[in-house]
Amino acid sequence: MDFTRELNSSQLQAVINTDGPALVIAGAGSGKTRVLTYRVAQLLGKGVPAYRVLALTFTNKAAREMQRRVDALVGENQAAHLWMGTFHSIFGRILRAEAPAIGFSPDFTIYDAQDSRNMIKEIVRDLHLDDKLYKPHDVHSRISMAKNMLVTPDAYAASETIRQSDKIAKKPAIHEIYRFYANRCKRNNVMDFDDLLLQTNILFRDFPDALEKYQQKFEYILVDEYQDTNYSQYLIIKRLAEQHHNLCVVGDDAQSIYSFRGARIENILNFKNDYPEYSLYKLEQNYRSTTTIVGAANSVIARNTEQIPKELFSNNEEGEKIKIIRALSDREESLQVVGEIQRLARDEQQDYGRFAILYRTNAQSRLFEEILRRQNIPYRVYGGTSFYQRKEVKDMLAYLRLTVNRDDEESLRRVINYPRRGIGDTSVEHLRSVARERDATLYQALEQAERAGLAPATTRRVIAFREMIDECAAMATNESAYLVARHLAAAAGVIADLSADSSPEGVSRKENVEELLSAIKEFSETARRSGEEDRLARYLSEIALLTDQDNERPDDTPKVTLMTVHSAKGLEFPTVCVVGLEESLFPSIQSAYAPPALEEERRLFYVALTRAEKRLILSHALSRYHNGEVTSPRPSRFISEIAPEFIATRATPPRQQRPAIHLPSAPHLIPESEADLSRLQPIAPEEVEPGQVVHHPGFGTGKVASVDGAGSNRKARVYFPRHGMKVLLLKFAKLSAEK
DNA sequence: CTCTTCCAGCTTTTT
DNA sequence: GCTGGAAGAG
Repeated sequence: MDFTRELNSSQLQAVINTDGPALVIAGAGSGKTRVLTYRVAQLLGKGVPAYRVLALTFTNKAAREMQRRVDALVGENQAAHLWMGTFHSIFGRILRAEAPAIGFSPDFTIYDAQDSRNMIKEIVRDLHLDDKLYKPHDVHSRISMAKNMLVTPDAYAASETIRQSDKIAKKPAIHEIYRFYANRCKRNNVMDFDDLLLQTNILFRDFPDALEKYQQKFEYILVDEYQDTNYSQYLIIKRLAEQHHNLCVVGDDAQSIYSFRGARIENILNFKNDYPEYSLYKLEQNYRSTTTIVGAANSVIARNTEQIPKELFSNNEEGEKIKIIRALSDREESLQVVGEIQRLARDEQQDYGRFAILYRTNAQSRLFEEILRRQNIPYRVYGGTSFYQRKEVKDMLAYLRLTVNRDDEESLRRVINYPRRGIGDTSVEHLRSVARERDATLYQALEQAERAGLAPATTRRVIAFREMIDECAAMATNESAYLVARHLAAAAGVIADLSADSSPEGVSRKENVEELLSAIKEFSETARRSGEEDRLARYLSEIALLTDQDNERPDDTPKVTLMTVHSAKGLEFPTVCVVGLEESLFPSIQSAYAPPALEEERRLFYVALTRAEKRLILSHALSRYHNGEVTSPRPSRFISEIAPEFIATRATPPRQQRPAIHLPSAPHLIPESEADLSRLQPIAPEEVEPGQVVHHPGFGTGKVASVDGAGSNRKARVYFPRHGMKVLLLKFAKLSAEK
């Protein structure tokens, strides 16, 4: 194969030097996927068997794209046996093969975040803990962080540091919840997303034979988006690569945007420590964007302190300067941005598929959708509530999961009384206590329903339900996924229940279930045709790790793309509009006062800018509805961080004609609009004094009324125009003031 | 046990 | 502004 034509010199080096550890720093748009796919092709070309190559990505989409491109290079037959997929799918697959070793059965169910939270909620109730304090979301993210740091429940309980920090957060019982959660998962034969990585680590730690098997097997390992790996993923890779040391990681520290879910930028920064003999390849030529866009992105990212030195450059044309739209309101902003897209599409005869609107939060899509719909412009929104998260789809899936794994308690509880069949909370609680007494799962209690002491009518209903599930379970071992699903939808009364509702929402719910059924049908048929397993268990294990974006249907109408900046990573569009560039939105309020978090927001902004090929439009609004309240945000500091030579018309900072916001008449108060956030500096507790104008990340600008207490007990009473008088413990309140 | 209404919390990002 | 869950009535 002749690569020299298709690759520049650094790309070529990264492709042909296949042996030993390699770190590829791939700037935005520098042909990262090209290097990865050619490297895989090179390996196969050298005669390495496909099944000895492991290639890991973060999204299914990236994995599929890579598979497609390798197929095109070397042919499908050769590429078919590559181990190519997301971390979660690959290690999920290995765990199913090795499940008995670590105390699971191969048909374990995978819980998504919502399932996990439901279970946590129940545990909090069971333990008689305060549910206001132990919010499922918070507890789950705490447990998730622990798992990603490989802290087991025992280690969690034993760690003085962790217990201390939980105590300070006034949540000293998290270790208990974690223990119950882990035990219940095991008993119910369930793993959550983090378990797929944690349990793999446990497998490799406790079963050296298993580790060695996979170490031997995977002669070459490639990892995409290495800057996004968490500790758990890092350790799996490190262990697997120990034998052959043929590990190639590709990433860009400047695009690390997932620290909130445990990604550790250090993994890429410290690669050289783990593999001192490594070779480094830097891909610095950007093929995607104009020099204006690359220059603007460089000027922004240069403000970050923690990074691997590199300079992205482009030999493309200079292109247009960046346009900045300042709108009076959020509604006005969407009108102007959409108007601009419409004008460009018309004047330059471009189709709508060449435009993307990127925002920080999903909630921002709504206004744009409204305007686009009104203007009859085709668009597609990515993200938000996915198909698989819809209630009716989750209900149906819960039935299917229960059929495959009857110990899955979350699924059982979800459907035991849906559609209504007269088995209410009281009966379920009763059955749960029976289960607990006998140290059994809930379904095992159902199997003893005759002796559970329920009312005769309820007992009959429980038995009928149980027999229906058992019948489907028997079916599921012999029949195709589709046959079981179809039967279940009818037998359980789901179809009848949905058909009874003729409201538009009801109709759409029924359509969603029909759509799910036809997807299962397609799965069964495709599987049968290609001689693969067409059973329900396999179907469920495949879709557990799918998201909406993996279900894309090809569609010939070109559409404007609406998505968050996070989900745009890896994509590119001729024209990109980055909207809602306002302080407290982008950068988000939570990050504004924490330098590392702010750097991550800046990287996110960098990702947004580098999605654009030809043209960038940035916008912000001077007033915005946020959770039903009007706010007057200031333009994002990120706008002013772009070197001015790349900007077409720099808007002057709005001062006078900013719309007046109904401030209560508090004397001597600086209106929110005049506090210059970029000039704010944190103030120490002892420096706060009465009369001072201060800024609080949540309450905004306020005036100190009085101060009392000393040391860590020092408190201030501060009047905030929008929130009233607040008493703040200065040790915790992140107050700042203008320099 | 079921249905309706009301309220709180949410909004950072996802495998 | 919306959603999911709690609470209260029948």
